[in-house]
Amino acid sequence: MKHNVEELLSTHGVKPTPQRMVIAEYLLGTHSHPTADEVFQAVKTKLPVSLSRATVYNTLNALVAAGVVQEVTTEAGRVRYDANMSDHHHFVDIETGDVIDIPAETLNQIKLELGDKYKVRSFHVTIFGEVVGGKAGNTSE
Amino acid sequence: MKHNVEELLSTHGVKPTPQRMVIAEYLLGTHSHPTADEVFQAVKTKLPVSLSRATVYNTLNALVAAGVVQEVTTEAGRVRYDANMSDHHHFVDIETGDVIDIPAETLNQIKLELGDKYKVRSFHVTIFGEVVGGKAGNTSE
DNA sequence: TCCACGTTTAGACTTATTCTAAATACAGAC
DNA sequence: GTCTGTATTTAGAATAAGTCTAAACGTGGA
Repeated sequence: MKHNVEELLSTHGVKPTPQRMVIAEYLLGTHSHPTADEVFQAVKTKLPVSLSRATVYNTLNALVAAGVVQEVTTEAGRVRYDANMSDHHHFVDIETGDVIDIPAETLNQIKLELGDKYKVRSFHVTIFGEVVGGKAGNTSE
Repeated sequence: MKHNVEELLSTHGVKPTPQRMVIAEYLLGTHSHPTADEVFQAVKTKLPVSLSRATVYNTLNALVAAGVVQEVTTEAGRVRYDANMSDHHHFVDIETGDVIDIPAETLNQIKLELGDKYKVRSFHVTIFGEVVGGKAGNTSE
């Protein structure tokens, strides 16, 4: 089914301009976890006017801030975008670099043993939160 | 105890030059998960000669390749370095940005419920491996 | 229609990192 | 001890990703 991108943007408080629509539409229609530049390359021909990289970055940041898409980092220093906002994790194919979504319940069920389909070489958990009762950890010096 | 940095580098196949020694020494002596620039700022005065940023980057890349330290990414686009090579995960304090090491067994014991000390806002698991039986996933288009 | 304001654009700028070419250091051969 | 080849380091140029800026544009409401 075709996503109603216009409504999606509106309900998240992002005014649906043509530029924002084609960018959001592209992200919603792919599972490839593209970088900002890949988004730019993919959508620049889909508008009657020329598209500025600044608009792509502005839009991606706006979509992240609005909770329409999220940033994903799988290689040090590269930012990717993912319109799948369901509770999920990521599997990185170490041969191809492909990033595959893993639903949270899959991971819960099998307790980080991904079973037949994926051969887990390593995994890493990043947790975001607050330290209760202030600095008791081993952070900086 | 003072780390024997020279031996550590040698046994990992990295020739222990003065520049590499002070960089490795700094990383081994901190829990602050510094960026490349923070490493540069911290060690540049500790040598009788001037230190080039290129040397810092070369050394960090060499140390990562040799398995002496690892790269950590907690904010999109920022690369940090961690000389703790034991099996561990990371906790990011969302107020301060501090990155705190969490031993793997801690995480296993409490099954991602970090209990009293850390209030978990969100966490994310990134898994690296191979897809068994080739491309059956939902990666690109 | 006109205005105000938000958006987009091109390009300059910044920051992080890599590349390059020359200078340096050092281990081994003599 | 000197020579020589190779690896390392250096400063600065080059590149890449992302942000900023100022001007132009578009659109909804008076």
